[in-house]
Order: sequence, then C-alpha cells, then structure tokens
Amino acid sequence: MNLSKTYNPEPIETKWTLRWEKDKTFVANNSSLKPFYVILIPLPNVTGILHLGHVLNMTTQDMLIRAHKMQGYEVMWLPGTDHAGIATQNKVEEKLAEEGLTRFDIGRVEFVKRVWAWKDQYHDRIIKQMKRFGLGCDWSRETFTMDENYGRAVQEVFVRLYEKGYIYRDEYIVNYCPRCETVISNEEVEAEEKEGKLYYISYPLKGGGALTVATTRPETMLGDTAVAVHPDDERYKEFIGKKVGLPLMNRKIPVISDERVDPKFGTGVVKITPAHDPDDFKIGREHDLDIINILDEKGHINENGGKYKGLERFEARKRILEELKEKGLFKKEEPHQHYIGHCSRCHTVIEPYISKQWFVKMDDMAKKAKKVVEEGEVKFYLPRWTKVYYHWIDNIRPWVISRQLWWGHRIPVYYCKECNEVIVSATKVTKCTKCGSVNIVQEEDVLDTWFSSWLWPFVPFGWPEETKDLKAFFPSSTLVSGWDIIFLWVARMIMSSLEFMEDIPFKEVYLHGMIRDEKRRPLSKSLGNSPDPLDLIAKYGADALRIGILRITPEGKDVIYKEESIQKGRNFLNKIWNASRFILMNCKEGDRGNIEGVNLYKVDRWIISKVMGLIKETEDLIDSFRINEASRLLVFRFWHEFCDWYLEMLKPRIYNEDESDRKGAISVALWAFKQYLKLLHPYIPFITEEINEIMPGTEGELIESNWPVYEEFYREQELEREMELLMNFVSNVRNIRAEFNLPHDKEIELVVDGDPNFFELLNEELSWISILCSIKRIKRGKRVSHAAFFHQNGINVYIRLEGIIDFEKERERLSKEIQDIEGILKDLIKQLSNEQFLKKAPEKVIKESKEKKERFQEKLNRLLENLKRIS
RNA sequence: GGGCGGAUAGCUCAGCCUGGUGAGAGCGCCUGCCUUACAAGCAGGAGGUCAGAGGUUCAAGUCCUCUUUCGCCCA
Repeated sequence: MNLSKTYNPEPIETKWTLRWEKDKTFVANNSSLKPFYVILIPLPNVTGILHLGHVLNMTTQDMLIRAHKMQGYEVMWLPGTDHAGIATQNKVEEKLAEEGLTRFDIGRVEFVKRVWAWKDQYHDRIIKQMKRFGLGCDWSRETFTMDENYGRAVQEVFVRLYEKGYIYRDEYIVNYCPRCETVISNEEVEAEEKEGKLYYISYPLKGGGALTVATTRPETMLGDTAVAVHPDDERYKEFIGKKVGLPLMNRKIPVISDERVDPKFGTGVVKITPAHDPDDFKIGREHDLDIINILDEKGHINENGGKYKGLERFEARKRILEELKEKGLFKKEEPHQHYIGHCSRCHTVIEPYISKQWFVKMDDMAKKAKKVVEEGEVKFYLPRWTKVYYHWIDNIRPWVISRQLWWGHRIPVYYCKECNEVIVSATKVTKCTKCGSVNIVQEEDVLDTWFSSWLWPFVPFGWPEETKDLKAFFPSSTLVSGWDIIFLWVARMIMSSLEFMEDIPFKEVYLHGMIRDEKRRPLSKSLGNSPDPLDLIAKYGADALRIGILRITPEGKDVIYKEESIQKGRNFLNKIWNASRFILMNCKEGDRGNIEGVNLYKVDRWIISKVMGLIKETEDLIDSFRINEASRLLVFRFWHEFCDWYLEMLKPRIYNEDESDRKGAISVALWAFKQYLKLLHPYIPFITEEINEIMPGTEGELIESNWPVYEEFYREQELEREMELLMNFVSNVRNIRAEFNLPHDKEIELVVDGDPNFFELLNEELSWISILCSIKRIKRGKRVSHAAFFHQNGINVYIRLEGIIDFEKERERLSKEIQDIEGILKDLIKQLSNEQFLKKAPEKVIKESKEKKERFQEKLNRLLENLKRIS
C-alpha cells in the first residue's frame, strides 16, 4: 500500500461522514435492550453560524457519545435548532430595511412567511456545518423548536400552567429593549459598570426654598410622582408630607419617607419615578403613588412628557438639562460609577418600563428544582456550580414570557371584544366561551424562545403522548453546556421536567468554559477575533480542530484559544498517520495483530502492560469529565511511549532476517496500535476509522467495535520499572553523546562495572538498546581512562572517547551533577537526623528516605572518584 | 455590597481534593541531526525563593488565616 507522507484529511473526512449517515450509525433503537446513554444538544440558533464555542460544546458531546457507544450503550444524541425569536426577527428586519421596508409595511402574515424562508435557508447551512464536525447525532430525530408538534406542546404547557395558576398577566415594571422593541427577562439583561454622571436638580418647595435631588437619569423626572427621604434623616424630617413643585412639568408632588432611601446617596433626597425604575415602582405601589409612563415603545418621550414628546430618550436628557440650567434649577453634576443593564442581544441600554405582560410564577418549581440538586439526583461538574445554581434559585423572580415579536409561538390567549373575557386554550378559539361573540382577537405577543427550549428534554420525544421514544430517552444521561446559560436553560429544564414529567431531565450536567482569545476577550464577530470553524477545518481538518480544542480545554475554566493549538492537533494526526505507514510497510500477508500465542519479548510485555494501564486511566478520566486530561494523556502516551520508544525498540527485530521475529514484533505493534486507535476514536473519529480500515486484520468499523478491555493478566508493574531503568540508561548515554557532539552514526563502546544483574539485563536487551543509542558493545571491566562517566542504579558506565574526550568539559559536567546531588543529600541527611521525623513519620516514608540517601551517597562517591581521576 | 474562581518556567497551564517522587507538560528558547514512518519530525539542553506574610505539621506548591492582585457572576 502506498500512503502519502503527510496526512490529507479532506477526502477521508468526507468519506466517513457519508458512510455514517448512509449506515444510520447513530440512529438509535428505542426498543434496544442495551442501557441507554442519551445527550440533548444545547440548541444552536437556527439562523446563527457555528463558532468555536459550539465546536467545544459539540465535540465534547460527540466524544462522550462515541465512547459510550463503544462501551456498549444504546446511544442517542438529539440534535436540533432553536427559532431564536429576537435574533432571527432582527435579521429579517434588517434585510427588509435594505428594501426600505418595515415589518409593519408587509404585515404579520407576510413577515412570518419571510422568516420561515430565511429559516429554511440558514437551517441547511448550520446542519451542514454540524455534520462537517463529524457529530454522531441521531439526525432522524432532529427537531426544530417551531415544528408543528413542538408548537402544540408549548401551547399545552402554557394552558396547564395557566390553569394551575402559575401563569398570569400583570402590569409590572420589566426590562424593555427599545431597539428590539420587546420586553426581555432578567436573565437576558447584562449589567455593565459604566462611568455616568450624577445630576443635582433643585425641586422648589411651596413656601420658598427647595429640595435638591440627585439622579443619574434626569429625563425620567417627567414621570416623577414624588420625592423621597429616609424617615430618620434629620435634615429632611420637617419636609415629609409637604409638597414640591416638579420642575418643567408644572405639577405638585409629595415628599414621602421610605426606609429604602439611602441618606448617603447624593443629597439624601431622591426622585420617585414609579414607571421607570424598579425600586421606585415598589415604593410607588406601597405609597399609592401615581404611575406615569413617559416613554413609548421605541424609547421616545410620549404625550405624558408634554413638550418633549417625540424626543429620543437620550436627546430628551440633553434638552432637559439645558432647560434646567436656563431656569437655574440645575445645581451641579459629578462623575458617578454605576451599573447599567444592556440587552444581551443588541447591547442597547435597557429601559425599565411598565407594561402589561405574561409571567410565570417560579417559586414552587424552583423549590423542587433545588431539592433534586441538593439530594444529588442531578449532579454538576464541577460541583462548585451548584452554589451558583442555588443562588439563582433562592432569588428566583417571576419569569416574563411574553415578547412583543411576530416570530415565535403565539400566546394561546384570546380576548373577547364584547365581554372582555380572557380565554386560554390550546386550540384555536373563534367564539367567546362566555358571551358567544365571534368578535375575538388572539393575543398579539409571542412567547420567549426559552419558553419552548426549556421543554427540550421531553417534547422532541412526542410529549404529551406517551411514546416509545419518551419512555426510552427520558430522562437523558449527561448535559454538556456552557455556564452562560445555566439559568436561562439548564435550571429551567430541570423545572419543566419535574413539572411535566415528574422526573429529572438529566443526571449529570457538565459545564465547560467559554472560549476566549489570547487577550482573554470573548470571541465575537464585532471584535473580529472569532475564526470560522469551517476555515480551520479546510486548513487543518475536522479531527485536528476537535482534538486541538478539546486538549486546551481546562476543567471548568475559560479556554484561551490560539490557532497553534489546532496546528498541534494536525501535527498529531500526521504522527498517527506516519506510525500507521511504518507498521503497514512492515506487515506481510497474514499479519493480524493478535498477541495470543506470540513469543513476547520484554519490550512487548512492557508496551502491552502500558496499554492496559492507559485503558484504565482513560476510562477514569472520561468518567470524571476530565476530558482534556484524557485527550492529553492519549496524545502523550501514543506519541512519546508508543512511537518514540516502542516502535524504535522494534526496529532491530523488524530489520532482522528472522521472519518469526518480524512477525512477533509487528503483531504486538499492530495490536497496541489498534488499542490506541479505539481509545482515540472518540476524539478524532475520521483518521482513526480510516487507518483502522486499512490495517490488516480489521473486521468492521471502530465505532461499531468494542471498547478495549483492561486485563489484569497483562499488567506487569515490576517489568515496567525494569524497562524504565533501561530507558534511563539509554537517555544517559544519549545525553553524553550530545554533550560530546558524537554524530549518530559513530558507534561507541561502553565499559561497565558494578551490579552484575544490571549488566546482565543490559546485555539481554542489548539488541534494541544498542540501536537506540548507537553502541557497538558493552564490556564488563574496570575503569577506562579516556572516557566519559555516569553512574546509574549501582553500575558505573565508562564511554570510551579515545581522542575526542574533552576533559575540561567532562570535569564541568561531573561537577555540576555532584553539586545537584550534594544538595539533595544535604536535605536527606537533615531529615534523617531529625528525631521528630524518625519518631513520627510513617515507617514507609523513613525507609524510602534511607534508601534514597544510600543511593545518592553511592552515586556521589562514584562521581567524586571519577572527577578526582581526571583532574 | 454579596458570592465564586485564579496567581506555579518567557507564554498557556497540570499538580492542591487525599501533605512525603530530585516540582511537570505543551509552546517558545539554545545545541546537534534531512538516522530508509514522520523536519507537521528525531535526540539533547537551559529555564521555577510555586504572589506575599503568618500558622498547623516530623514534613507545605498542596491544609488553615490574613494581605496583595487579576477575572467572573449576582445585586
């Protein structure tokens, strides 16, 4: 077989993508007798583009799915996309704007039609991307949150929660984005510390004098209905109950007292604007103040703002300040740090806004959702996330679920225009259930997108029907998600599942970090630091991207991304590729990779033992979600144990004339190589599958094969230690070769005295040792004069350097080592002469210290001896 | 203001849970090699008062307290 010197991923990755799809490799059988392992994908936005965060999230899941499939589970990974109300509507509106149109120009029906067309186009793109990553999703069960069935389930949920009294309509202060023109939930608001200003404004008192209030948002004064002071604030006690004039508005408003006023803020007098501040809203309700809304849905001043009507909110601020200055009511301004809410979608400053919205009462559901985590039914990795979760649960607030959008699940509520009856129904209502009128209108608003995606654990399987899928795949096993949506999505799924399925949605939640650039900024389109995964795949291949990302992902922390990480991944693939070339080149007809019945050499038993250890270590790491460590371990061991050592150790037997030697060696190499391929397959599925196919003795695909089995019988720890000695010996020789610049083809002669057992061992294994450090032979003998020296585990080794020994250099080398060892010895002697240590430390530790001391003492003596000799 | 996490080699991090190995890895750097699997490679090397202080202990990078400092979440 003729394989190219470098690995070319493109054709191979295409081939396997098609093969897995055609063979329905990842289509789950809901009546399987195997245990189920189910993952629900965190829904990407259907019109979004996948970025590196998705690569991390999705390849982590794919890795788990593939590993579990090989380990004997019936796996099911549910893929799907989210209709992403605001984001998608924004995009289509932007496109309309290019034509000079708004959604109101074309009407709701036409607009929604256009969004569907847009969705179809982008849906194909995102699914293609996901398939390009090599994801083992069950595409036959792919679900979109606006599928017809999904829509019915969402309405069903709404009706049930309404009937239970959990859903209600209320006029309340909410977070409003004037750019998106919709209310958003608390969780969709991002607070940012900003440098603002505190303005001091004079509110004249009736009989002369004035109170000065401090505010960061002077424009809201148009809606002020009181000023407030702390009840114990001596400065203002006398004014409580009096009235002040509201500047610019020609209105008298009362001075009230409230515990919540901070006397240290500004002057201690604050203005109360119940319609435009959450705290003021609460105070307003308690004091029965008027609530005057001064903004329209675009964030412009409305008719309640008198002559400022029509002004944009920040423009209004400017004009109001100017006018206050003209009237002498503006006292001063000072810089002020404060937190301002921004829309997580478009980053516009959020307006606290009073309006009539639909809410879900969360308290009861939250309590249950807390309990299942407390009792360990749902486990977070890392566990510290449970604290974050509890904090949110304990401070749960009602969830505002209505959105002033056209794209989404329309709220299943109908209003009778005749008798004002409110009818909530999962089926279309055409006639008033109370007065029989047909003058009925459906609620205009749609539901928050999360109100559909929180149902993801069961709705895609057919809920509310009791389907076979639902029975098989609910609850799922592991949820893999970024921590940024722990409240928006993870917590709410726990609530919805407990509410509607009376069970947890998943047993484990693995939260990974966010990907950031080298300056630790989040990857974003506007910063231009977010590479397109498809470009990276084109350059390095999907496997390289996958393992590149997984390897740099620390446990539960943010990931610092550099392109060089992907390059490293690619280099590793090339290494595997070439290892396979090497093995294939030396295979002959009939080689199978079977180690039973093979005459095993020490090096063979060593690599077999090492592989057995690796199987166990890998399993443990995967089970505890230390996915990065598992990938690093696999890469390291394959590269620096199998390739750097074992394959090199084999060469003498392979290049030997003896066919049975070659056959034995290649059998073990093949066997070991296939174990690595299996262990690596979940990380780099394409290349491992391809190589597996071209290797002799292969039956079937890796993904359909069984996970490697750990067999205690092959584990030989004593032998591993012995091999380590020999490998150290090789390293010591290589070190000296490098120090004295010996070319690799210059064979050297070693003279050894000391421990006869070690000497014998060296000679037994000399065939490969001699190749690895280019030595002609090892003789037993006394010290040699023109030689470099090292001491290791009871043997003195002299490397004949007739004519090339540089005594100056050798003295330097020996002196340096002597110094190191003297340092270590000093510490050991100190420890061993400490009575407390001898009295209190465990026997084992004392014994080890003593042995160590002797070993180093011996080594020191030998080194000193040699130094003296050449001085 | 409340909470969480981090500070270990020039850079990115592992080791800490469960104290005892001569403190590790990758990248970068230096030296030598196109050795017939691989220069996307091989061999060798330099580089660290483990942020600071105190404490516990026979023994601290590891456990406790405080300080400094960076980041994040919530209000």
